[in-house]
Amino acid sequence: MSEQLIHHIRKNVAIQVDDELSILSYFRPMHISKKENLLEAGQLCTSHYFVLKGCLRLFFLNEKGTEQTTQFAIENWWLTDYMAFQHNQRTDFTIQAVEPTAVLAIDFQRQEQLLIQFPVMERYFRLIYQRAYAASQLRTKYLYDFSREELYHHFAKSYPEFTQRVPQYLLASFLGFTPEYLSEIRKKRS
Amino acid sequence: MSEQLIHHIRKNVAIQVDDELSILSYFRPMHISKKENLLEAGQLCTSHYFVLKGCLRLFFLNEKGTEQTTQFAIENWWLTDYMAFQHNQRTDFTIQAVEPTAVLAIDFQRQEQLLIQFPVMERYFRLIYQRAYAASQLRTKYLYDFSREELYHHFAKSYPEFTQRVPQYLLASFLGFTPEYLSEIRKKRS
DNA sequence: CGGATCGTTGATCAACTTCAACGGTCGTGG
DNA sequence: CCACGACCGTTGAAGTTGATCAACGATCCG
Repeated sequence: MSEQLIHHIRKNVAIQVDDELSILSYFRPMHISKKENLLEAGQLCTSHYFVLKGCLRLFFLNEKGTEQTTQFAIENWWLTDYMAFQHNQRTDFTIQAVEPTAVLAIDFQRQEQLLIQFPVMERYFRLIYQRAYAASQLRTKYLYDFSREELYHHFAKSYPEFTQRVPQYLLASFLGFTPEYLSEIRKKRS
Repeated sequence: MSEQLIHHIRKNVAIQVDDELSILSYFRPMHISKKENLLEAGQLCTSHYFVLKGCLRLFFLNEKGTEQTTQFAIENWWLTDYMAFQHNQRTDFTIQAVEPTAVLAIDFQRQEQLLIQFPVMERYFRLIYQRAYAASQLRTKYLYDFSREELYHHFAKSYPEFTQRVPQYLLASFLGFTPEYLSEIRKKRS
């Protein structure tokens, strides 16, 4: 299953066949079951995760004590708390599996070594971060532009399969409103 | 003034003194006055900007026709509409100077050439994007965690000098509420 | 000096939350 | 394999947060 990461790297940069195993050796394969946590609030955020199969979510506890999901990651997405990861700090976030999930994990120091041994991986991660930042910039625009109701319809139209894939209360949280309000929105258009 | 970019690059990666001028030759220095636009909605987004001095803002027109600011960039920050920049598309955003501003501009193709001629710049931009993405992830958390009023107090406390530097109606727009509401918030605590 | 721009104030209104209660369904243990 | 409990989605009433609109004062700049 790990050839999936190699495939993803190859879609972005040219690597030597001889280097494939060496690159993969930097990563730890992990399997976690539904509702299991990869990272918990209060811990040091040491790892960066690549999703091979399944779905992760990133959430924190807001002041009311409810879980606020801010990101999902499905197949071929990278995820971590980047601020904590870069600075080797404790995180406020929890990373939890929404489904049974397989990931490749790499620690910060190992990632640094990987980048030194294979400078082409600098380009790979440059592209990954550039795209992630662009997506984030666009998402911020949506958050400012759309009402919560419009946000839901826009999301459901853009990612119909994903909208079915996750429970409604997680989707509501991700879109920034309550499950009750999502119910109301859905009632209107059916 | 362009040595400022070299200084910024050096803070992140090691470059040869001999390469400095060659690197700088990829960039176009530009000076724009207050309220002048570097990029306008509807245009192709061809350039990436590094702020040497002054302040830029990124905004779009929402459905009500009001300017919605989503980002500022001050000294030593990079800015563009990254989605449009990467895909050579038209942008929905306008980039405008909040103050008289000096920038270095680089076009997409030139940036690609720069990265090929100086692979160490892959690492530089990887770090830039990684940090920008981390900041964006944190900002998203704040947007979900804080009420508009808390958002203002948190921002004013974190960036007191910047809060003074820009007009209130731009700050209100950036924080996602109306100038009238900002007035009300300020009244409460004075 | 004069006009445009910016910040303020107060009244009314809309979007969304909160809380409590109910019904369906899913999965787990007996 | 069935029954029970926990979890999830829905409904409706009442409450908040922040928007809208209009009007006024202050300030800045030409």
